[in-house]
Amino acid sequence: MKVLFNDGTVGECAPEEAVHVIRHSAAHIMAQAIKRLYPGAHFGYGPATDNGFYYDVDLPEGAKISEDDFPAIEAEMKKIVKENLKFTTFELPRDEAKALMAERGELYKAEHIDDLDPDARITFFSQGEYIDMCVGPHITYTKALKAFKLTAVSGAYWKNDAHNKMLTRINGIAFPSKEELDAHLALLEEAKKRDHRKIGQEMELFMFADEGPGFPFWLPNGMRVKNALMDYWHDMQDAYGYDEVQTPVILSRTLWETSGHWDHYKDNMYTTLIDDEDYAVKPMNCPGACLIYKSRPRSYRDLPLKLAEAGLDHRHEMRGALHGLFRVRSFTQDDAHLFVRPDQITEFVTETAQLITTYYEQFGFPYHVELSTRPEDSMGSEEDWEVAEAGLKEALESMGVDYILNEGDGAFYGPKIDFHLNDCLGRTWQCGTIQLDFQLPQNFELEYVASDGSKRRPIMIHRAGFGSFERFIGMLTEQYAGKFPTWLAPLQVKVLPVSEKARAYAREVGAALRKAGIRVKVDERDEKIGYKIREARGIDRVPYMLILGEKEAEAGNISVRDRSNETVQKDLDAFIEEILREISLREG
RNA sequence: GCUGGAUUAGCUCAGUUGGUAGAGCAGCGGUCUUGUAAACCGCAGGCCGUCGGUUCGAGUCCGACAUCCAGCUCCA
Repeated sequence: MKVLFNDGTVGECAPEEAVHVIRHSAAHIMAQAIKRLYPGAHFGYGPATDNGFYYDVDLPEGAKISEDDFPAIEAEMKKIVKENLKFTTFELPRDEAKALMAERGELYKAEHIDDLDPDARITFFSQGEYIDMCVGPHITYTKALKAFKLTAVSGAYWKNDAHNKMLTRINGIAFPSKEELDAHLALLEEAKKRDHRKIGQEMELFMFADEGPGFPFWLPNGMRVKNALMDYWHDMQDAYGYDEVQTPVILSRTLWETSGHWDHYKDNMYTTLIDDEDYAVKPMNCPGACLIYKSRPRSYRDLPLKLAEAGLDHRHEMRGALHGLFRVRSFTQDDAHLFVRPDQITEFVTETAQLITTYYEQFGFPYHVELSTRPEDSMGSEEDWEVAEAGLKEALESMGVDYILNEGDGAFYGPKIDFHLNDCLGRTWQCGTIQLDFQLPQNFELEYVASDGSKRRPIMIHRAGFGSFERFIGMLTEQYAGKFPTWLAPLQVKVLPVSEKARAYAREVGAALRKAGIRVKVDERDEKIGYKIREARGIDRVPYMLILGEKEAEAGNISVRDRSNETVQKDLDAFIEEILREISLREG
């Protein structure tokens, strides 16, 4: 495809780049259409995104755009495409560029010029009457925009800063062809079926009530999944040599003052009075772990001390941020705190990162990693930070893990590695985290006796792999579309008698499975076998159905139908042995 | 918290210009005794999210609040 670069030349670009150019140009054409329909509108940023584009618009006083207005905007965009306007480009010196934008009322664009590199060329693209400050490249004629659709309207702060004015963000999708657009829409529809909130309701995994927004209720089926995951977690903590602890959910104000949370995190903490003293429900488990560390003298020989805790935390998240199981106000972190000597940082960050990536491999999650380094306003010595950052980097590099470097984005108390997973619609959620902490050991005056008898300060490594059981089970639900591997499935086998005549035999088989420790249910209803299968497949999403009729009862065997919908005759004992092996190996 | 939208039966949704609510599935009761993705008949089920306002009259119009959805901000 031919594209127009900002030096005025026209050239070919690679197909994968072309899609991006089309999407970015769609943003310009949408802005032009909006400007025609709402002459007082002005614009913020309008980039291409993964599947489309958006533009942030400052609408004239009193005007608003809702989804009802999309048809009119799309129609105007189509008109612009039909007009087949030519894209042109020009460059202006900084002052003139600013003057041009100011003159056109584009104050956000003018402001943006101040943020640009002083040596940067300021270039513009225009099609018809519309002019936009932009580095391009763009399509050469508006007719190259063949398939697009506006999808959503929302608010977004100028420069993503909550102190700034909120603009109206209009999102669209765009593809090189109508077929690709339709395919994408179909894919989206499919993806929505995996949504853990929908599946969670269908499978009765969890629920929410108006009486407790953001506080999940685990229903019997969800509890089964949670317990199975918890068993896996316990096994992994044992395998990695952690000691498991549990710290209290409510602790006194003095503790949170020592940790610094009372001053810095108070808006997110639930507080209560006990005997007229202030207490807080823990939003994190670290201060409790510090008290355990401090409960007796520690030697350098004791380190690392690795304390794991399935810690029940409560945080007053803003209600607009709540999102199914992904963002709740009450959750159980798969937390751990490692108290280490400075010379142990690399070794145990590596071990921790290995543990976390083992989880993701177990479930087949793609993930990406971010490393955040020292921010401007931080505590701890230059030397500590260097050692800590080097330790994190070394750990990632020794494992061959690719990562995004977020310079200056670490916590004030230490650098961190975050692991992010994608949900069914491609939104990313932080699950795993490894954070080094200089602050809490200092605040709590943690010490160990070194080999020379001197008192030294340990470094604390906070880590979580699932992030929280809630978030992770949400992820697992979407990953498997509810079809959990047998070891995690709330219901592992459903026994379906073909008719009343096979009921006794079905009960017998069900009892044998239950005795073997398998999660089983016998569907004794007077329904046709097709009906029972439909429900077992579509709602229960059960790994194995045993279809038992008079044939099986007479032969003393079973018909097993698995998720591939193949049915085979088996001996019950052989099946029990197979499924128990599958469960114990945690396959799938 | 912010911007926009939604809220009708357990679930998924209809409900015309304002005239006191409907369907399918699920549930319950019957009939059928069932062989691999929905048998048939009947019954019951609603403070139309909550509160207030406009109106002779509100599921419908207006306002506040609550919850949910998309996004922003923030975060596991």
